[in-house]
Amino acid sequence: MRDFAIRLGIFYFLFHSRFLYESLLLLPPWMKNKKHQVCLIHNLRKKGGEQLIGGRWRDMALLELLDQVEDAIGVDSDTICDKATHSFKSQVGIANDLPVRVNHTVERTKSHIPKDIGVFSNYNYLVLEVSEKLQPADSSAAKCPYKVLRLLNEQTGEERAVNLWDEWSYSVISPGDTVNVIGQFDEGGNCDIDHDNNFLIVHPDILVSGTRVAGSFSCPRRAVLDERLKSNEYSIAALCGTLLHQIFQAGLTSNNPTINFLECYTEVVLQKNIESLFACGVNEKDVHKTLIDGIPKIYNWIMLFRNMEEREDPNVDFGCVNGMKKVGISEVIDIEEMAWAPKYGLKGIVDASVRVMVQSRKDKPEEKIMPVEFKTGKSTNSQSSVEHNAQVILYTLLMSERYQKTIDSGLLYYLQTDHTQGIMVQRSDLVGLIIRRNELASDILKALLLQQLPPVLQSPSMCRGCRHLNVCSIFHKAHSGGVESKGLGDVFDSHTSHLTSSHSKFLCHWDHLIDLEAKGIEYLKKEVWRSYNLRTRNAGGLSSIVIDASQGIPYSKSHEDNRFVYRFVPQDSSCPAIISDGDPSSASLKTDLDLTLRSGDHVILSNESSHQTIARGVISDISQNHISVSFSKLLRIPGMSSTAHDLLQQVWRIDKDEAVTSFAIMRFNLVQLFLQNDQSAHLRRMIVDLEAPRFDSGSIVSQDPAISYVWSEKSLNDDQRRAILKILTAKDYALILGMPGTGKTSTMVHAVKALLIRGTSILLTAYTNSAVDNLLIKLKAQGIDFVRVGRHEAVNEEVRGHCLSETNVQSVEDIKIRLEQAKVVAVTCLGISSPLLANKRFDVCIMDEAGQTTLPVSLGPLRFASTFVLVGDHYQLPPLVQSTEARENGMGMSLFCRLSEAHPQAISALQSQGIMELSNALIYGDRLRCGSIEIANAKLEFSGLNCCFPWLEDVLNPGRPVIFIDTDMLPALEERDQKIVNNPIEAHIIAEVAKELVKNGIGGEHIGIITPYNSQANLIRSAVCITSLEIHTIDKYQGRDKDCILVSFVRSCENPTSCVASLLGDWHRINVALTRAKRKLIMVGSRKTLLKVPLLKLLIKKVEEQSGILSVSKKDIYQKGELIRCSQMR
DNA sequence: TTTTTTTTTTTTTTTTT
Repeated sequence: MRDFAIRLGIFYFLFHSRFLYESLLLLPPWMKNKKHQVCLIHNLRKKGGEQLIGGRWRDMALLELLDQVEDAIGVDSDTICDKATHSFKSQVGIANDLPVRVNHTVERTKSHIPKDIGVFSNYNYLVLEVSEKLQPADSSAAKCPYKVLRLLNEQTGEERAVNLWDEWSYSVISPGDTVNVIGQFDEGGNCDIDHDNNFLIVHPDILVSGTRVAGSFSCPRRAVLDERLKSNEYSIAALCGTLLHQIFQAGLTSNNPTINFLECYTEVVLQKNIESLFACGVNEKDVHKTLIDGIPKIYNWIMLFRNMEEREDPNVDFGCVNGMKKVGISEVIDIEEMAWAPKYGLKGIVDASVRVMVQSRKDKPEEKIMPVEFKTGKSTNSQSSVEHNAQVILYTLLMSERYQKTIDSGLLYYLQTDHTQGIMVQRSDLVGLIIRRNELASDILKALLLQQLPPVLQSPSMCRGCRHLNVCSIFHKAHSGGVESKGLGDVFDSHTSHLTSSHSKFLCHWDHLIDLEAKGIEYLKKEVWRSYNLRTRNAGGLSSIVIDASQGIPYSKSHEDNRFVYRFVPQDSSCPAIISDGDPSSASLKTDLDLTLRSGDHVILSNESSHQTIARGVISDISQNHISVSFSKLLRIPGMSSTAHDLLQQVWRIDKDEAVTSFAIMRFNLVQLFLQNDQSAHLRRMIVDLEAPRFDSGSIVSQDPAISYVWSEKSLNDDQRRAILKILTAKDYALILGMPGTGKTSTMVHAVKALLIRGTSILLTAYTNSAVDNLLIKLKAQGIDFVRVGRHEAVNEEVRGHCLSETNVQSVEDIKIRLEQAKVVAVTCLGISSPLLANKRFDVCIMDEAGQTTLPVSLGPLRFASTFVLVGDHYQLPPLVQSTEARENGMGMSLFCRLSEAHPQAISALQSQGIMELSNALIYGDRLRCGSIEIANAKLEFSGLNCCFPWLEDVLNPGRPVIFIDTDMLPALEERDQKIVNNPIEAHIIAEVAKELVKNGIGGEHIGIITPYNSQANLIRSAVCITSLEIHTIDKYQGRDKDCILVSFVRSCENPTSCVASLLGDWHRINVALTRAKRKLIMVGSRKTLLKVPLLKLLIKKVEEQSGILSVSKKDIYQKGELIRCSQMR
């Protein structure tokens, strides 16, 4: 434990000092003076120092623990402190005053499966203390070690003790961990877990998949890498396996499965998977034969086991203990059933869930529910058969939990050998598997918290064929600081000899940052499980909802994508707010609802009373009064008849399904940078070593038609022309600093055109779908051909026609032709892992929004091209990083920013113009020249100004492009309610100005209203009833602009010192706010309060110089009594 | 110090000394 802390401390120290250096570079020009630097360093020191102690989680757990012990026992805190810290230090103490093991093996009845399924509540316990002890010597037996856990039920405050005997005594558990005990406590609050009784689940919140557990026996390190990295492997064998599964499942669920049916279905399956076929480099024909060859066996199996021909049930061997049994499937309950069991910390998808009649020679026939697992692989050696058995056994556990009844057997069918094996669960197997699961869960957590992986297997025979060999070696070298791995020798060297210590440092640093960020999401996920367990309400979820029966049918089928849509409404429909947390009477919560859950979000549906997870789905529509979710299958409650009536009786809850796949992609991108190949080596030199990028000199390129095009294109200004030339001459990369309103998009369009003249292939990318499509719409208008890769629903309608799924691409060959022919391919940064691009390479990658994309995400698309162009503006908001810790350690520094700071000569800037002068002066340090005089003098003109009030006339005056409405005379004070900040009077003023603008002929579509705070945006939205007018937070408005922008700064208080270090304190955000307007910028705020923010002070001074400050008085505002109405809205 | 928010799917398929 302490060792971890020290390691962690070293990490922090290293990166901490590095961060200081980098963050200074990140400062805006105006702030680069010594005073600020000193202050900044001081603050950072303080933060870094605290973190040296160790992982924040551990700290939190320890603090929490202390608090709770105090609450629970209620003695004075000094002694508690001693006790807790003591136990933390001395986990391995041998005490002799502890309970002697009772003769429980004899006293308790033995059972294969815990009888308590669904009966006992699943409380999670916090481990307070772990002590290792020796059982007092028996006369005969050797002393046997065991462990005692002191546990705390966090809900009830009750303390419990668990004794771990036999194989359980080796469990690795530390104070602060969470465990679940499956077993009963005696009156004294004790429970024994041993070879024959009860189970202990360590870190139950980490749901590990059954296959992962089974696969981890041979190499735990591989299992952890599988969990952490997205695989880019496309194997034909695996694909055939998946396709055969689909055929098998179709046959199982069909009422009349004939050979012909299965053969026809093969065609359907192939058609559905052409993208994967393409990625594997095979075509339909190659795979068709393999599939068809399997069909007779599949058909016979179904006939035999479903007893379609009224013959005798087939015999299946259930192992030496249980012998042969006759098995007949009476019902196929489900296929691909998704089962999650937070109780066991397990999850999985069951190939088929069936109801069977089982009969052995001596016993009566018995009806059972069991899983069927289907295997298509060639080799069935002992190792793999152990893994397959393990998988089935874990599925029985998952299904027991799901069906709330004991499920103790399963079927395993091997297609190649046409052999069916019965599996009867033995308790000893379960113990072994659960212990393995516990170890794997600890390994996964350890990797997440400390970037420590299980040791390298070092078995040349196993490792040579492992798909993670390169990554595994690289991590080993990075973590061990270059110590060679004994067992692997040359193999290890060949993968790692090129890595320097600075490479290792970079890899570890970013790996750590990704984990810091992932940890936050992981934590959210935990909350969901916990809320099932503890019946507490989880923030952001919807509870107590029912299926809307008003239309008579519970669901509607969308034929387009073959999904089932269910509409949910609040259980008590008299109450319109269906949000679960907080006070439902508050109107603003209703608007918070559509902020947490939005259309297109993936969600988990669960049953409120049984706390069972039922299905995953996607929100298709959401309003204040209903939510519609689409599912791939009909809803079904396990173990019930599931008629429409049953479903309508249920009370449901919906939680957001926080996916962690993006982190797996980020980690994957990161390691790819360190592979031993030319492409990675080049990127590594540029990105890690920060080598200077090279550019072609003018003499070589004078003949270039692309360059002639740039010179001849009249619509380009000098900056734009320079930027495109920079791109055309880049041999490594170019950086385009696209300041707001400088025609960035059209510059990119011309750059694409110029590159195409040269015959260059281009990968266009950005983090968001909207940025990608934005550019594509412009390209489309220019008649440029391109292919858009990505989820069909996420793509803008205007370019959807360019998705392969939309065109008449019917075969692998079609895909190949289309992708070879398209010179331009567009995809989001994370979408780059699409199978369509598996083998694709490009000459240039152009990435938009690069200043807002985190480094590990940017790396993905860059791998696909030999040179790259990053377009962005690091003076605007940096990438969104949720974890403060990750942000403080440098995750917010985009690749664009990193390269810009290292090589300013690689930047070509598109300059700000006109109204942008303000931010030009403040943020860009007056470095920018003005473009054309026309744009510089752009004004918001009115045909005839007609205002009801003099102050509004001043505001609208076209001669004042920038105006600041000062509310200090009113005053307009902010209102706060915990996390919510808003300002009703400002909202009112904004609404008045907006109405006046519209009244004077400015179209709502030309006006944008922005504010730092969501709740203020909501307030303004209800005050301004003009729908064409866009009202958003500043953050959301980044990348957009309007002729006229209204800004509501919100913050305003009597004692301004207290509210300055807020969202407004970030100069990036201010910059974004100031640069959204093309013709007129109207700001509303408290001069007095905003003066306390250094940058805003400069802003106000600047506006004062231009006499743009307008003070409004009570007389101006309190007309018609409208203000009173406005402030009552809250 | 009280905030900001977009992406990607899930799990699984297989292989061997």
